[in-house]
Amino acid sequence: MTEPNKLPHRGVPEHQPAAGGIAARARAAAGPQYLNGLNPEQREAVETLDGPVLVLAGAGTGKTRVLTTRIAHILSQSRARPHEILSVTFTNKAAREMKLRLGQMLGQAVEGMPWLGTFHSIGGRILRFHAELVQLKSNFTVLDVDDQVRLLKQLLQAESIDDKRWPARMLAGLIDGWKNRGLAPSQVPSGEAAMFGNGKGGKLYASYQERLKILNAADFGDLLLENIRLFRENPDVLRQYQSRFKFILVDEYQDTNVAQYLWLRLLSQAPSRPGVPLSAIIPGHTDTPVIPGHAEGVNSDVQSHIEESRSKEDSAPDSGSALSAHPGMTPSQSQTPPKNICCVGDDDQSIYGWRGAEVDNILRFEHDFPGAKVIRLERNYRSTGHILAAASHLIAHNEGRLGKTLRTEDVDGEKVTVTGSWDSEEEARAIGEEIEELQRAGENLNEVAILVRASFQMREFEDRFVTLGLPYRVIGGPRFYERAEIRDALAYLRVINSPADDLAFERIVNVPKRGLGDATVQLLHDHARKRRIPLFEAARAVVETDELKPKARGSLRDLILQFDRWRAQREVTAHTELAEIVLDESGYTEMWQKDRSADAAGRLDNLKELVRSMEEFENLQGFLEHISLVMDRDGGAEDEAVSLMTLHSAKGLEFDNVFLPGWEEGLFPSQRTLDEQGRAGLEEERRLAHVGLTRARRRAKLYFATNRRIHGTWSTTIPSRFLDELPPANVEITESKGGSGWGGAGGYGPSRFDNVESFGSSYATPGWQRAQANRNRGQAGRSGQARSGFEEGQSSFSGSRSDAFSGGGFSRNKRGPLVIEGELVAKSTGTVSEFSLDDRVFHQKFGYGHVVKIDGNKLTIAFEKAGEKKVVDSFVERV
DNA sequence: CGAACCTTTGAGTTA
DNA sequence: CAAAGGTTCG
Repeated sequence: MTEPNKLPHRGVPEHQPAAGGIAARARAAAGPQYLNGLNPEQREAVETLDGPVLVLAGAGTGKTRVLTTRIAHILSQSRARPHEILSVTFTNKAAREMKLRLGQMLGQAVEGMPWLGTFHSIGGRILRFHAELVQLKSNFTVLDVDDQVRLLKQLLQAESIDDKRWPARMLAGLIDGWKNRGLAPSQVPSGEAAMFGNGKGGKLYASYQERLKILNAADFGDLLLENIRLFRENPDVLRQYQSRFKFILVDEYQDTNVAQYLWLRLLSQAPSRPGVPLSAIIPGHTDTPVIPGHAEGVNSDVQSHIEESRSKEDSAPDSGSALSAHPGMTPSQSQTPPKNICCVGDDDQSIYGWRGAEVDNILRFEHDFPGAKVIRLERNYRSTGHILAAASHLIAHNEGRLGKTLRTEDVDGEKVTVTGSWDSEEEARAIGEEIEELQRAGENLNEVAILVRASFQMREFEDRFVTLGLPYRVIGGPRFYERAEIRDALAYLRVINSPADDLAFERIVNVPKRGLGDATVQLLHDHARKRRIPLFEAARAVVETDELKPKARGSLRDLILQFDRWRAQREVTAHTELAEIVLDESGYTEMWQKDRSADAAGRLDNLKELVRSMEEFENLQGFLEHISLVMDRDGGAEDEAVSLMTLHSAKGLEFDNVFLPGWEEGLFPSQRTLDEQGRAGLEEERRLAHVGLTRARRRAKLYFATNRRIHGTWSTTIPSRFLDELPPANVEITESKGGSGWGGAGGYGPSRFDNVESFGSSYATPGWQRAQANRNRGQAGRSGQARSGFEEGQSSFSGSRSDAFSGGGFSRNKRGPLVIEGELVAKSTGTVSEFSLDDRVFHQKFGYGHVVKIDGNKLTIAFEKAGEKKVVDSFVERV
């Protein structure tokens, strides 16, 4: 890992190498030149350096510019050095963009901003520095969803919970939700914890966390949650970061969840004096777990850990001492808490509620950070008048918002268009034609985007564009590192890097096929669990015995030998080369070469790309640490092409021409969101619509289809209520170019929009009523459930979710002995009894026999029926 | 053990 | 309709 804190010099403290260079250059190049061109509000947001600042930046008001300029300003004023600024974003894309712009502004690449990154990457980095304090090693693995689910499945099995009724994915979702809310296993409200697996939810969460420690692994949520625990349990460590970060900047603040909020809260306090209970600085946030006074009770055990970690830190020196000598620097100690935190966000663009984001965080900012300065950016520099008016009018239907009025000095431009088509196919055809028309008119295809609500909508466009020969690219989609071949390849490397990585081992043990199927893996598991050793070691032991059939035994032994060889080669071979060797010798590459399916070639390309991307890292270890956090899909965006993506992934982007298909009840707003989150869900969908519209600079075109295929069957749909909510003056209703169309204007009339003041009256819109009528046909049962969830609104847990859990009427506790069984299992794994010669034993497969030879945990047994066999001790019991 | 075939279920957005 | 899971047969 790089050493962010390393001060580059001794002598002249200020204007020198890397770190000083940026500041100096900014000063020289700038002479507040970088402030030119900012409007007064933007300028205020940049120049208000002291104290908490909330910048409410509507769409297209220059948010990123403010953030980057602010950093440049801090540096040029010598208020902090690059490594003393914590700047967090949500996506790698946003982080990259900021680095890029900062580089342009300061005239060089920003090497010295080690703490500019996503919440997860920064959290992960801090965690690696102090891993041992949270029972991890610094080379811990970040699990992907697959690994997570696989692990949970095992736990469910161990608890004898039917994974049909209680799917592992569901549990993964629950745990994720808890982590997003900053809840450790002990802090989950017991009611919630009990809802899964006949009351075992909480227990499962706890044992999941335990397993993660054993596997030396963390999931995405842990990158923050464990960070918070680290800070709470180790005030010294927290203090160290509090004094390091002189300035904190947060992008997209409206998307922060409780965990991220807590994390920011902890870091944004001025370094507390030792002995001050941390609970004093953590306000009672909704859902915030009560923090017991951890700080006072630091025991000597922990204390010594702290000493250890400190001495480690010293080798990568902390800024502390050098810093106070830095002229012109405000001594951090004299600042009153909370310190210089600047959050930028837009409550109207909060679209990640389902992921745990709390719009509340932004709405409560002034309360959380007393004395905060709130600056509104309301001048929109992006969209034309009509588009902006439509977007503003639409979002005005939301109640829970801080309220901003976006203005533009741009011309009115073209009206927003609404087009109805017969079905989704025709919709795609119509959009295709319009895009070709734009192209003929000289528009650049890079300035054309299609934004859909759900990814399954994309397919129709892809089909259409392929037949038209229209170049397009899909943005977002499955990320590079999520693809099976990449994860397989990474799993090989993970096993090489850390033999104890059971999840990785399990993933590739039979990929490509080696004749090591479920039976073998199960055997390894049994042994590993009984002996409390990693699978790989278990394999090593089992191979020495006759437990497996010769065929399986042979190929397992080969596999182990291969790994041993690769590990040895690691010392003398470049990591990229090693990767190639591994992929080749394991037969993995060959497996895809033989594969004749359409995407095999692409997968091979991806593997090449993976190896190429390894070059950027110094060694295998460094590569593996970062890969899961950093890798994006290939950026290759050279050629002119239409962009196709979901509304969610469009946030932060802009295009001259934006096509918004699928504005139908049930799809957009999504019925499921409405069912699950009621009114709050509807408002979030509306914000999504607002995001969609405000992506457009010059043309925004909306579409709805009357018929759409859902679950493979065609069903009739109703225009979205959001269409009713648009201001008629800025909207033009057009005929579908596809011809056979829908009359459109007949059922759908924008003239009705003005009776939709509040949510309640939205029920009165024609769209809603029609949707209701529509829903009754076909699926009567569902509609009832939908309604009730909808009306109950906010209370997400008592409402729809409990339905999901209790659905099917299975509240009965099955079989009492389960618990006992669990204890028994736990006990039997505890102590491993040694055998003596001549002990009479029983083996599941071979029957009765007696011990004739002992070699560590390998026994040779003369079986009465099966003859003499070598077995592992954990598979026999004394009788 | 694995390939081929059959059944069932399900399609929402993501670091 | 498609993918994922389950079952059967070689």
